[in-house]
Amino acid sequence: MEDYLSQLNDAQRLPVLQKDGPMIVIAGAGSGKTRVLTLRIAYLMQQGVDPFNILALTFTNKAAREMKNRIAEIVGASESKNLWMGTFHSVFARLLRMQADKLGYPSNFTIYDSQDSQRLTSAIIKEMGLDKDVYKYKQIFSRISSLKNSLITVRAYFADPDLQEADAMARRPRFGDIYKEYVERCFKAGAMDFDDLLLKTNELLNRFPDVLAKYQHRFQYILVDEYQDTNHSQYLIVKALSDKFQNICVVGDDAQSIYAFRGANINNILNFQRDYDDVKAYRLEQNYRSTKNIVEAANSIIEHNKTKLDKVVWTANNDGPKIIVHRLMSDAEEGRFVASSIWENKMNKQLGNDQFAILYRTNAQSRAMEDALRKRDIPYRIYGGLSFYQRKEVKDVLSYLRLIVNPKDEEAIKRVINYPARGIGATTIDKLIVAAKQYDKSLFEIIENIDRVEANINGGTKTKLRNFATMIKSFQALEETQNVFELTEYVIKKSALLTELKKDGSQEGISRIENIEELLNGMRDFVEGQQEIADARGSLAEFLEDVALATDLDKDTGDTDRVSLMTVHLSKGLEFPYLYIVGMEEDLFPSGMSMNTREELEEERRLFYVALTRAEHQAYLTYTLSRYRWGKLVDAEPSRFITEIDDQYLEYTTPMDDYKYKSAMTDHLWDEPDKSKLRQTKPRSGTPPTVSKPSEEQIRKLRKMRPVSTSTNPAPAGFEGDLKPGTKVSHARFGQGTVVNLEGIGGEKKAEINFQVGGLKKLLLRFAKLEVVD
DNA sequence: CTCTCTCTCCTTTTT
DNA sequence: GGAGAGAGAG
Repeated sequence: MEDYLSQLNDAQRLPVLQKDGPMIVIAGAGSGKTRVLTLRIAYLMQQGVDPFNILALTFTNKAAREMKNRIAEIVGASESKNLWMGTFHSVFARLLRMQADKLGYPSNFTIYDSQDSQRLTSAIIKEMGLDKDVYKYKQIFSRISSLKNSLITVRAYFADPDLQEADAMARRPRFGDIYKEYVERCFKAGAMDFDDLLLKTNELLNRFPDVLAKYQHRFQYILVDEYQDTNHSQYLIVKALSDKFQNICVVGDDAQSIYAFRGANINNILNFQRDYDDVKAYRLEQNYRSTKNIVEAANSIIEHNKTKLDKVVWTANNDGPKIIVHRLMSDAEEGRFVASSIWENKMNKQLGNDQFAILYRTNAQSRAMEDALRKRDIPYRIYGGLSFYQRKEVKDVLSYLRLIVNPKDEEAIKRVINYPARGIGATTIDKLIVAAKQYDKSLFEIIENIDRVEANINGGTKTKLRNFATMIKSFQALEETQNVFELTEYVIKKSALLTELKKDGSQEGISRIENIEELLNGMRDFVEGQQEIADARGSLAEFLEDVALATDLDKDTGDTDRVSLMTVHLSKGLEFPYLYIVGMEEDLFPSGMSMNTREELEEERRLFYVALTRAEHQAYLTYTLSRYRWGKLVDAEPSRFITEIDDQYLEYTTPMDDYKYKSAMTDHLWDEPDKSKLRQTKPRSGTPPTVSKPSEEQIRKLRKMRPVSTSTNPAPAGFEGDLKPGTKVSHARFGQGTVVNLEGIGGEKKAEINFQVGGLKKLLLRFAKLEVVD
């Protein structure tokens, strides 16, 4: 332990060694925050604190796991395994399961993910006969979610005329009724959504003083990581639990608060010192991660924000290379630039793929990057986006499993009752929902008792319903003896799910089956992993809980030598030697939807700060003059954030101030499509097109340009030249096929293509990225 | 009830 | 450019 402490600098050592009392650690990016947290926990244990009495809340499960491993290295695994460490959601889900009966929930309650929640909201709006264009389910659910995060229950909502007035003004007077119905339906389904995990924990601690006392006593030392991202609900939980001993240590960085959109309240960290008596405040300001250029560039960005704590991040590291700013014509070209730059860096400096990351503001931007990396045979891994467990086919399988654990789960039942088709259609389901409401029972209970309830369902359908219930019950019986893997294999066969998927021979169909195989593999790993833990059963319920609260970042795959692709949000806490931040454009980063208020814009700026501070050695910023959004080519201009960085830290490898020419360029592309050839498989290198004569200043900058060759052949705008019936082409998704027919002119030109797998399809040429097969 | 075609929305970020 | 829901025909 002494060894470990000696590795800390003075600023880091103080918070580690302060055993008791409330404390806040303001930790700048890359300042060794995780190290402080880890060593603090280890130190507490060494001072005789029972790990059983320590609660550590982190932002991701992965962070928790890593911290736990590092603590195990210091104090030994047998000591560290009793630590309560995890995300708010997973820790309190666990706590709620133990106390569920107090709140009237079954301990095997389902956790609804946001998709489940939104589907339920949508169904309720429809059942209530409301106009779906006025009551948009996403907006409605998002309002429900933020009410819950502010601890405004249905009752509190109806007690507050102002809230109702606000909804009436927004022409949604029935919002309260939807909220009420939503909450009741979740309860009846034995389900909690993400927000409930926090809301119900608060309810539990408020309503049952003995429970509160128990956990206050248990969690004598509480540590919270990323405190700047906690919402009101989380804040209150922490406050309640720490109230007795006040041994609370929160760590965070106001400059990295990026989750206000989901209810995080930056005031939690700004006002921490008012909430407890005698708060000790510490600052970690020395950055060990990045070069001087990067640290100071990041500082110059955050200077533009008004709302912030005083803090100066500095580093003793080398200056390092300047941040490269590069302009490209289109998103496809941006991808090719990034891919070839990575490739060159790899070659010149003998680096592994894992030294690189590409960050973007929105998931939709990943496609152009993927295409380019694939063409260069650079292995990559995408984090986030539509998570694996949210894919349709995976969720269908999981829904069967959820029904085994909790047959009341309404969203699961609606998903699978007629998939694969077994003659139970929408009309029947509607009748069941009406009956469920009438008898105040769950859907499954109605189905089980279909002969005894009045539901106006005919005999044939009743038989189908009985068969469905019997099938689910037979799965339940099997759960007693089989492990998750065996059970799931059985379920997908018996439910005819696998047969259904095998009917679809298209590429998508095949990849769906592959995904299910991957799910099964994951289950096998889970079962094997559980066998090592003595008291764990490898039960289905545990698996589902893991899945419900897992993020993509948590999934470890064996092959790590890959370029990482992710949104800026997901990158928080990570670091990469070479970093590409793409799509640095107005309306994209900052997002066009976050430019209305100063608060929103400041959050975007913090987001950019987070992005840039991920870089250890070299950062690249790219922007384009036009990109595809919603399938349409739109003009773009460079992000204000680029110009907010002090110029001395930047190196422009393309001229910066001539983007006004973009419209001329793109118009030109549309008027005179390049008829010469289809895009070749391998991008060719060439000189970047010069848009205007560069100024002296620009020439100076261009001279300093690093040898980054870009493949900048303008993307072909049309294909009419070479395509004719009989031409063999290849499509990224549909594979190979033969052109059968052509129709339309100009941008509206379509080709009818007979694909070997998937058959005849009509594609708009300006979208379909076709390649001619020789 | 099922299948297929059309329409809409999507693209801000996620536990 | 695509997914998913909804409408309409069989």
